[in-house]
Amino acid sequence: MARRPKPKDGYHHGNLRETLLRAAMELIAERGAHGLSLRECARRAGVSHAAPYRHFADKDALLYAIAEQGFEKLYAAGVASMEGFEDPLERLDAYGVAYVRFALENPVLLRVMFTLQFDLPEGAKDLGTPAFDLLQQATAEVVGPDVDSYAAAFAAWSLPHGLSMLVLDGRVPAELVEDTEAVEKLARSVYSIWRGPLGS
Amino acid sequence: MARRPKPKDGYHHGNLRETLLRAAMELIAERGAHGLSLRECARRAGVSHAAPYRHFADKDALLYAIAEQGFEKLYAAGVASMEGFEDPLERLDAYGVAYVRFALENPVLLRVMFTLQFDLPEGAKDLGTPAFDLLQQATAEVVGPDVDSYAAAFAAWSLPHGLSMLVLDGRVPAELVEDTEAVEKLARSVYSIWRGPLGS
DNA sequence: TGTACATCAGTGAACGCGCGTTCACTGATGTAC
DNA sequence: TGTACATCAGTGAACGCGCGTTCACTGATGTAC
Repeated sequence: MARRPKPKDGYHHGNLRETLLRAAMELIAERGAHGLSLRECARRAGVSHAAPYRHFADKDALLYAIAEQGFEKLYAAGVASMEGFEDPLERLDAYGVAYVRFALENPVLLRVMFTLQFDLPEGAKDLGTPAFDLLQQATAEVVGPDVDSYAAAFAAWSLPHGLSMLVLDGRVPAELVEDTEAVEKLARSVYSIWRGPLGS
Repeated sequence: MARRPKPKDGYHHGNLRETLLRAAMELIAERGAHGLSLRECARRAGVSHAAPYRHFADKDALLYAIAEQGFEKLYAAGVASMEGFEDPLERLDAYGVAYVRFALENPVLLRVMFTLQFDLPEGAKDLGTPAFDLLQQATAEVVGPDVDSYAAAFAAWSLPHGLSMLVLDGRVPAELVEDTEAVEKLARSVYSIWRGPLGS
């Protein structure tokens, strides 16, 4: 079978941009956020160290591109998580559980999206807006029109975000987080504790 | 008035260790966690770049010392915050509000304590234990003996930790966080939303 | 189909830089007698 | 009080390193005729 190069494979390398993004995420996963270097990305992509500059203006531009992917994926995960639920409370909790699962499955994305500070390319808008709007809307349907949904959204955001960060930073015992199932269970239990004994 | 050097001022520099720690925190505050370098710390302390090695085995040892200070301060803030409250719920919320205030006032400490990953010196124990125990105890008094206080403590931790991280990462609008008073108000509102409309 | 040209992804050398860490040293401070 | 010695905080040169970025280039691919 002759290999017919796909159109996307285009020029010399074929999809170097995507390869570099993946290499960058790998690198961050291995060495932490500090460990990222364009030269090492290029090395892993099997390309000279100057090649990345054909695809990214500089290091920060690469980070921005990762964050962009991350927020898109998070938004999609949020939308998907709520599908099929009618009850506002169930929808909100489903979003929260999906958020924590997303964090476990995409630790590098979360790091780049939130923790890492880098210069935005000019004219860049806030990447997190769609996901936040989705959360705010879901929150509004729970708290009703008498509560400021903006403030309530930050409250609703804090819980899954905090749990996610604790998981990412290794503050939650490994056995509670060993796989997707375990972390979902943990997240559900956190929600039910806040809906019960802690929410009084 | 003759300056009588305090005993602590000891040798040549006088308290170089503390000076280096403060310089390191300054540096991280200015340049982010990446920006820390022992050489720059030494420069700021007005000392040769090899001098820090008289006080810290390596860079990670300096970070560990910062984290140590951070967890001690957080524990102290937690204890202080609950003083004078009898009601378990009030005590727990006071801890949470103090946690968020601590984050606003000591962003660098929180970063080093949680986000930054570095090699621990040999024989190091988990620095966060006392603060977690305090939280777990406060949580247990709220949820009672029928709920696993360990799981409940993670739930109780997630909320203030998440809000803190969102604040630190610039995800909360600046006007909600412009000073200690504002962030305390925000934290209280987050708690009351979870105790009310969100906690259903 | 064939040729001339334009485009532009990837190359490799070079720049200047700051870093962590080691080492033999110096000189101020502390201590034993 | 004075002297000899030990300690050890801070020095300055040196090591080897990887980094981000620039630049003139090359050569494969795409396109106009």
